[in-house]
Amino acid sequence: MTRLSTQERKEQIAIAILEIIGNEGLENLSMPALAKRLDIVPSALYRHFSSKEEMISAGLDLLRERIMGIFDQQESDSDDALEPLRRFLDLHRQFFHITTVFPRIAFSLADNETFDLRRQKMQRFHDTVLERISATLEKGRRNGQLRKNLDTSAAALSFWGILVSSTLRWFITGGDFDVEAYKKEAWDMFVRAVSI
Amino acid sequence: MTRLSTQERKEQIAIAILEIIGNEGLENLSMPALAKRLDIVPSALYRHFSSKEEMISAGLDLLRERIMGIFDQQESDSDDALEPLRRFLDLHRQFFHITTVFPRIAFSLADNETFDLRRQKMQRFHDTVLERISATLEKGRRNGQLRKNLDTSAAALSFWGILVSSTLRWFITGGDFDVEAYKKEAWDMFVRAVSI
DNA sequence: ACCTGAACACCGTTCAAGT
DNA sequence: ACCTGAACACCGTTCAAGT
Repeated sequence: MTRLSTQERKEQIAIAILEIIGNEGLENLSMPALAKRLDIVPSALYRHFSSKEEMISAGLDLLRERIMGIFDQQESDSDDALEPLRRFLDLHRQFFHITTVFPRIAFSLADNETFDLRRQKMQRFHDTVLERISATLEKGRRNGQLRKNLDTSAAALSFWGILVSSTLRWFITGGDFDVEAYKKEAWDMFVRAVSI
Repeated sequence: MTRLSTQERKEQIAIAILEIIGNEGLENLSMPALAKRLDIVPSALYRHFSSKEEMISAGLDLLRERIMGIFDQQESDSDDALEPLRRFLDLHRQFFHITTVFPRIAFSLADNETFDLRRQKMQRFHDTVLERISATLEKGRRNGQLRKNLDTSAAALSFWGILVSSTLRWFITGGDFDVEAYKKEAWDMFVRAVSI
C-alpha cells in the first residue's frame, strides 16, 4: 500500500474501473478486485467515493472525455463531410476495449432507482456523442453531399450502431470475428444509405 | 408454495428468468428474487438446476425458440425478399421486453471461464438468427432485388443492429425515445444500403 | 488525511431434514 | 420427489481505530 492524495486515488480508481469493466465485464467488477488492483483494502475505496455507483460514474466521466477527445481530433477541412466519421471508425480499434464499457453499462440499465445516476450519466454522454455525429452529418447535408431528406439524428444513432453491432458480435464469438472487415462493409452500407 | 413437477418448474423458472432480466436487468436477477416470484425458497431452485448459469441458459433456450418462432411465421411468397425482415421489425414491439435480454446478456460476456456456457449458448443462438436473415437476403440477391456484391453476412448483422441500437437508446433515455420512428428511418436506410 | 480490520446485511450454493 | 432451513464463503458498505 502507498498513501496517495484523494485526487490521485480518484483518478486511479476511475481508470481501473474502465479496465475492469472493459476486460472482465460489470459482473466481475467487485470492490475486492478493484481494491486489490490498487493494492489497498476494499473499505479504503470508500474514503474517496461514497458508493460503487459513484465509482462507475467517475469511470463514465473519464470515458466520455477520452471518446470526445478522439472526436475532437478528427475535425478536418476536407470537402468530404463523412471523413471525420470514417476516421473515427478506423481509430476505434485502438480504444476498442474501452468503448466496450459503453454498451456494457447501457445494457445493464433498468427502470429502477438504483440505476438513476448511471442512466443520467449515460444519457448526457450519449447525447453529446450523437450531437457531434449529427452535426457532422448536417454539414454534409447542407453542402449537398448527403440526402436533403436525411434524418441526421437517426443516421447518427445508426452510425454509433456500427460500433455497437461489431462489439456485440465480437463478444458473442469470443473474439473470433473480423471486426475491421465488418466495419468496412457496414461503413460502405452507411455511406450508401446517407449519400445522394 | 405449490409442489410442481421438475418439468413444470423448469419452464416456470426459464420464463421468470426472461422476465426479470428483461425488465430489471442481469444485476437484479438474484436467486431470492427469482424464488420469491415462484413462491418457493431460494435453495429449492437448485433441485431443478445446478447453478444460476444453468437457469440463464434455460432462459436463453426459451428466448431462441420464441424469436425463431416469430421468424418462422414471417415466411412469405411475396416477390419482395425484404418483406419478412420488415415484418419482423414491425412485430418487434410486441416482444420488445423479451428481446432486450439478448443484448443484456451479450454485453455481459467476457473472456472468462465463468461465461463459457453463456457465451456458447449466445453464439449458437446468434448464428441461427444471422443465418436466417442472411438466407432471406441471399434470396433477394439472387432474384436481382439486392446488390450483386452485397455481403449478406455483414448486412444481416447490420439488420440485427437496428434492433440493438434502438434498444440501446431506449434504455439510455429511460424509455423517452420513439423506437418505432427510429426503426422506420433505420429500415429505410437499410433498404437503400442493400438494394440495387 | 489516508488506510486497516472487524462487523453486518445480502447473495450463490450445499446439505441435512421435512412431507 | 419436491421443498425448507441452517450454514458457509463472498460482496457492498460502515465505522472505529491505526499511522
